[in-house]
Amino acid sequence: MRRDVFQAIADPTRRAIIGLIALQAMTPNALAEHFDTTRQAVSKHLRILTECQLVKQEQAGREIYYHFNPDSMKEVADFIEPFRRMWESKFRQLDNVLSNMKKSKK
Amino acid sequence: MRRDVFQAIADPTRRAIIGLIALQAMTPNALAEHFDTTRQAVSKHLRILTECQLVKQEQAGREIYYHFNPDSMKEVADFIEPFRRMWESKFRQLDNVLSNMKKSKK
DNA sequence: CACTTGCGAAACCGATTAGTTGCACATATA
DNA sequence: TATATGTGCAACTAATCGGTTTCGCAAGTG
Repeated sequence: MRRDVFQAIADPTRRAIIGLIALQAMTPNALAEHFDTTRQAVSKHLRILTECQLVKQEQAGREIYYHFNPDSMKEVADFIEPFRRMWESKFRQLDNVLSNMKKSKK
Repeated sequence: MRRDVFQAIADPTRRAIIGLIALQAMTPNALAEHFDTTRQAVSKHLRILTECQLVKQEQAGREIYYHFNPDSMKEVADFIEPFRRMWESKFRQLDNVLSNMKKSKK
């Protein structure tokens, strides 16, 4: 199933999972200890993260290590990029000047 | 009401609205023409975007112009930033080397 | 072999979501 | 003033979400 990355990172628990896994690959059980939920709930989050390829599995016996895969995060970065310069202060100030000019023209 | 930015940008229609508004401030009616939904549906999206301050209103008579406010987008940028270098190829290659070293050690 | 451990899948549940229709209200306009 | 226009809000609905409990199964372990 194809899943939207933006929807995947909308959930705070999933963002926390990403934060943990990015540091070190972990099993579902190890992950679940960091949250106040069942292992099955974490497993469902991991499935969603896997579906949009933010995470990949590495089987090791009966354990499954989940690795973070940053590639899919590019999509989010690409979305934000056009807005980046807008919040950098020097440009913001220019924006304000233009905005005020437009208002006084009305 | 306080609203999560990540949840706000999870919806593709809202991302499209942001894309349009970022180019030029628009009224709900003008926005609705770009989508296959009712004006009221767009209005609800605008309310959610306003609640997390991704958008601000400018009253002009009976019309309301919605402006894009990039500041809240910083939160998303901050979340992504730690992962940025991970997908830049030179670092990826180093990661792969380390990953293979770890595997052969097992 | 019996037993434990690690995991995903299925079924269920309350809450939330994105959409609709219908309405009320303020602002322009004839 | 009567009418048209631009808007937000409320009520409703089908679908989805995030969680739980229960189960089945494969992989280790005594």
